[in-house]
Amino acid sequence: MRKFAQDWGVQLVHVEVVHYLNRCNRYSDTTQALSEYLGQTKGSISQTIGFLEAEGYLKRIQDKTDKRVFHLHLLAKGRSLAREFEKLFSFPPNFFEDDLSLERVLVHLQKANSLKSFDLCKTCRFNSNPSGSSFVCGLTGEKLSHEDVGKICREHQPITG
Amino acid sequence: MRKFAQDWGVQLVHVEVVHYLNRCNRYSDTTQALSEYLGQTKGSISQTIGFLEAEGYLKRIQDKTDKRVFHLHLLAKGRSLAREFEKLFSFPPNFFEDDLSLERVLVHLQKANSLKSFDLCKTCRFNSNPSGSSFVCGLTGEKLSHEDVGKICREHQPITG
DNA sequence: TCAAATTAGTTTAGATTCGATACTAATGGG
DNA sequence: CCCATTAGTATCGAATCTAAACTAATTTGA
Repeated sequence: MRKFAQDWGVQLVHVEVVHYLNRCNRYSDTTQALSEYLGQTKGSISQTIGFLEAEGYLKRIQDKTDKRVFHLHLLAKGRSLAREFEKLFSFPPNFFEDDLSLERVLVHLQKANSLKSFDLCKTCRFNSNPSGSSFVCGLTGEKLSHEDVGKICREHQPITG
Repeated sequence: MRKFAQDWGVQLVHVEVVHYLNRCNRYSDTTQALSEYLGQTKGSISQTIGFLEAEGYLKRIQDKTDKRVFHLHLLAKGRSLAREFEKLFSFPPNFFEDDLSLERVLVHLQKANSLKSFDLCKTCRFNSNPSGSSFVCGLTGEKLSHEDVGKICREHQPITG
């Protein structure tokens, strides 16, 4: 992955940021969420975002209702990097199932994230499917598309709790 | 992995260095080898090593025959970090076999490493087993123990080539 | 309702990493 | 012995990173 970052003329952390933004939902595409996801301070992430914006990988878009929040939107260059990265470093959906080592990793990450799981929306206990055809988030009350529930959410909590 | 590094109060690169040193052989535990493995300049690695030495993770040991070379020897603190890391992030030996995605990753890494494979000694074309009981490296002419051939070597070249 | 607490994000300073380059020292080849 | 190569360090400038102080917007709660 370091070599991949080097090919693009960026640091490893930049690749991780872009890769994350390409997979997270609209509640999770902010500086604060990235700070929690990567375990780095907000200030550090803020500067990293500044670099990525200056290099044309993404742009900041102010939230319409909460003016403190800026959503980080990938531009073509950013999506291109993410696509290349995922082509090389992604695994098939069921690749990791039924393995004890992965279990250990996940348990540790869960602890390291202070019990934040940063997992897919569709596996979250707040996600309900009342009408049978559309999803709703129990936290925000918003309706969610099929594409929405396939993304990473910072508010994720496992169903079994 | 970033969270793990944070728990130890170090950067990700330090974890990678210690993890590598815990798995490489005596031809590969040097600043130069690390520079090639991580794809960073020698100067950068030199400073990183300086930090790890000051923090008590490792010590430099001058080579007896080639006085330019300094072997990087993990101390108790370094071995402890490596052990914890491997407990969390290692997979069973056969976990990755027979998968096309991994094939793509390896091919890319091979290219990114300028065709240096940094693989296990026992899978190297220079490794021979003339007596049937002990291994010999065709490059250095040295006898190798069973433990030796299970380590990473910077001079590694695949058997089929 | 309104002051206090919380949250999102930026800025700053100091330590560290990083790349590029120049440098010292040791080795090896002709 | 000269010269090229190799291992490693030193230095500079740019960038990352943490910690802390800061602004601004939102939420809390008495």
